[in-house]
Amino acid sequence: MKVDREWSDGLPIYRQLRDRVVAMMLDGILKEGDPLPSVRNVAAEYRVNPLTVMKAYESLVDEGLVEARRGLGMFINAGARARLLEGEKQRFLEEEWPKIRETIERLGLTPDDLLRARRGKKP
Amino acid sequence: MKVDREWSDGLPIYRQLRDRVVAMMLDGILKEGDPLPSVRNVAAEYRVNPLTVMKAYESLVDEGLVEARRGLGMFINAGARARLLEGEKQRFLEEEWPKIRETIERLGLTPDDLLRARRGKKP
Amino acid sequence: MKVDREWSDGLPIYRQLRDRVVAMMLDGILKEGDPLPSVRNVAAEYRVNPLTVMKAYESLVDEGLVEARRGLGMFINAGARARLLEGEKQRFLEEEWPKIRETIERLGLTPDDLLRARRGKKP
Amino acid sequence: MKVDREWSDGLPIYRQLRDRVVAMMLDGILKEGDPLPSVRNVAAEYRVNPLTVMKAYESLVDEGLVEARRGLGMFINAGARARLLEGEKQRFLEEEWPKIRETIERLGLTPDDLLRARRGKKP
DNA sequence: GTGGTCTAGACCACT
DNA sequence: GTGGTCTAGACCACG
Repeated sequence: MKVDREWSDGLPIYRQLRDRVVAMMLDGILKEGDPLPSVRNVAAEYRVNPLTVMKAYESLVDEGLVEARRGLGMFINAGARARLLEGEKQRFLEEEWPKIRETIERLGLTPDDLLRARRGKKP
Repeated sequence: MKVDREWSDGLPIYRQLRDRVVAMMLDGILKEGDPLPSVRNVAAEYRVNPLTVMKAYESLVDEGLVEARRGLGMFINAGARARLLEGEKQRFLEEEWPKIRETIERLGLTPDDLLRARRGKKP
Repeated sequence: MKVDREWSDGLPIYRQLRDRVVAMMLDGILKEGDPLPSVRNVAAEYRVNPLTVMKAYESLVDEGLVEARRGLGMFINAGARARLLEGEKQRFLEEEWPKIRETIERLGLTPDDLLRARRGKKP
Repeated sequence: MKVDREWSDGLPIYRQLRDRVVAMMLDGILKEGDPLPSVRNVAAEYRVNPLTVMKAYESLVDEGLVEARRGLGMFINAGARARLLEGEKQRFLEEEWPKIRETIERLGLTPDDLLRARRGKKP
């Protein structure tokens, strides 16, 4: 499996790494109790400084989604997915979605525009 | 008229200033040929360094939306709104919307959730 | 006769006005003893602030190319063209031409490129 | 190696800095993938404010010639030289050269004058 | 009055 | 160490 090593600018790399792990948790690719891929591996895979990966993992620990077991690695906590889902849902609906709606209106985009964009770039 | 002097963190101030001007252009508050409020005024109004305002205005010049006339001020170019609208539409549909759709799906949000969020935070 | 009212950016308008007068003197359109067009007329013609025109004319006086006769206007001095020609020649050969040569070499432009560019944009 | 720290007046310093980097790219001194000298170093070397250097580097980023990698430095993009060469060639032939030709004719300079000026100021 | 450039110095985030 | 953002204050050229 190929890995997407592209970084979008503006957002720090460690944040993007964190977001990818979260996405994998939400998508069920990483399940509760599973170990996170090792810092070394991720660093090598993504051609990134190990410290950057550590920073990403640490923020997951701070969020209580992940737990470090010394000598073994980092593991996804029980209940992580549910808590994550609830928190992100709320944040999205309250903070992001209103702004997105505003943008859509400002640009005069119709539901049709949005649906068409859904399937590939060239209709 | 009250002014919103709040800055959201993460995005640099000069970027937020630029975005506000763009929004005012899209909303028709600033029309083509109109002068932009002077650098000094904006700086005073928003309690911000003039250089920061300059940076915001410069990016508008770079985008070709605005023109500086020496000793007179900065003016909105003809055709600015149309070009802006087209560019932003495309960028939104190609770059932002796909990510947003992905997030919505990942969080398992229903159209109903999104519609309900539309009307105020506290239902 | 139509007038070219386009200003290239970067160079101040009063400087461009001065340069146009100089060009007309070199081209023999304005001859020694001739009066310069009045500040008012030029200002109206070019849609420019009269002060800006004055500034251009003043610099010509400073260069000794033009003389102001009170109540009559400004007149081109005797010997203006010759002096102008000699000074500009020297300045061009010593200051501008070396840089231009360097640019040409750096870009790898051949004499042929330069000759072809001479006749219209699309060969 | 000595550094030329002289600034020609008229053109802003950040513009001159940008031009020097471009010249080094065209001359092959700076190759694609190479890092640009750090903002701080250049600032110290040329006795200039770091912000001024930043402004120069930013314009290179805007032109797509250079890329900033956070925490690492700024690097010359692949294909930068070719794109640069093509763009500058065209700009020179279309915008600058016609004016230069006009000046040469106006001053009545012969090819001989131009060739002689080529070899040092004092013949 | 306007924009434009520059300085000195600070603080931040990223690697 | 790197780039990136911001401030306070100065000076200039232009209209």
